[in-house]
Amino acid sequence: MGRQPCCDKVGLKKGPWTAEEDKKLINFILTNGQCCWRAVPKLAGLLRCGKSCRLRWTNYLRPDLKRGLLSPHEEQLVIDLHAKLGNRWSKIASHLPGRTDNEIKNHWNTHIKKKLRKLGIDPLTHNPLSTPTPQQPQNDQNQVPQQITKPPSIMPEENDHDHQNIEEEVIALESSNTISLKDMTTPELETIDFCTDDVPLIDPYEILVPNNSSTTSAAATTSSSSACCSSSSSSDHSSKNKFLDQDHHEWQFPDFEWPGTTFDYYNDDNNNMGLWDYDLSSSWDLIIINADHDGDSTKKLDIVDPDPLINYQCPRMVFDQDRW
DNA sequence: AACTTGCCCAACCGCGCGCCT
DNA sequence: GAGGCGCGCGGTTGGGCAAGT
Repeated sequence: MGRQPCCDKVGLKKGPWTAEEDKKLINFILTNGQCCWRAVPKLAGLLRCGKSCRLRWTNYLRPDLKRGLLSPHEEQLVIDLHAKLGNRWSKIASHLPGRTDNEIKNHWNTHIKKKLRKLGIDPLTHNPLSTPTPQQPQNDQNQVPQQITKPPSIMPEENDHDHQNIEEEVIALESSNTISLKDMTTPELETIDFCTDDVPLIDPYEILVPNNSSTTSAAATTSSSSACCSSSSSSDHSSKNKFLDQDHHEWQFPDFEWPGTTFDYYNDDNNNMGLWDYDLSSSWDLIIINADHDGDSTKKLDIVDPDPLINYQCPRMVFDQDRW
């Protein structure tokens, strides 16, 4: 249809985002839940295209993002899902809470591909590497690979039983709807071995909200009753929304409650977060429990000066980079 | 110390899809 | 049905950094 590239406009900035731009974008999202990406740069005072803003938010600024390398189990999950779905990174990402399609795609290209090749497995087809025959041409890049009986494993200790667990995990992921924060700490889920060495498990009462510790449990209660981001693994429960500051103090970021009934990471058809249908400021104030000075944990904090909000609500951004 | 190479990942680009008029 | 528009997705790029020479 011959569309003009959205960033063709003269004067639009490209390249790495600055702290100032991040701040503007976050401020805008905090105070304007209802908007469209195209309007964001204009309204937020950014010299970026809407696409760039969306990308920045979804891939980097979103508060529910997990950082760091994928755990071996996450990698295995990616491999299993790739065997089923092919290069549908967004679909794969929807099965890994806190991970973005970009992140998974990058990880696949830089790590997993090599690992599989080392193991003699074709990362495209998930079949053993062999020279292509005329009858058996190499799969097209976009072609969904044939489902093979047993997707390759990169887990050195994995046996059939382990693999079955992964399969069950995927099925569970796909069928699960919501798991409350309370559910996340059930012993059953704790037994799932899912990079627990990376992040220790926490109980709801341990959820940290910066500042006022007396209201922390109230925050946890609030979030556990309303938190709805489903998760299939113990590490997800424990590491998601948890951040370390420069002094290695842990900061916990409670889950969002997304619009509609409940937000479901694992529903393939519902994996966009419906961000713009939702007033973020109304959910973020769950975090700002420390605004409560008279025991009312549900009291809301007026959003007057967004800077302190950012400092509280986006600890990852605050501490993830020196510039914050 | 200077240079080269390779790796990683944030960001960009172009296309396809769905919705609307 | 055609065309315009916005958004999301997947592929690619390029800059920064670390390791190697």
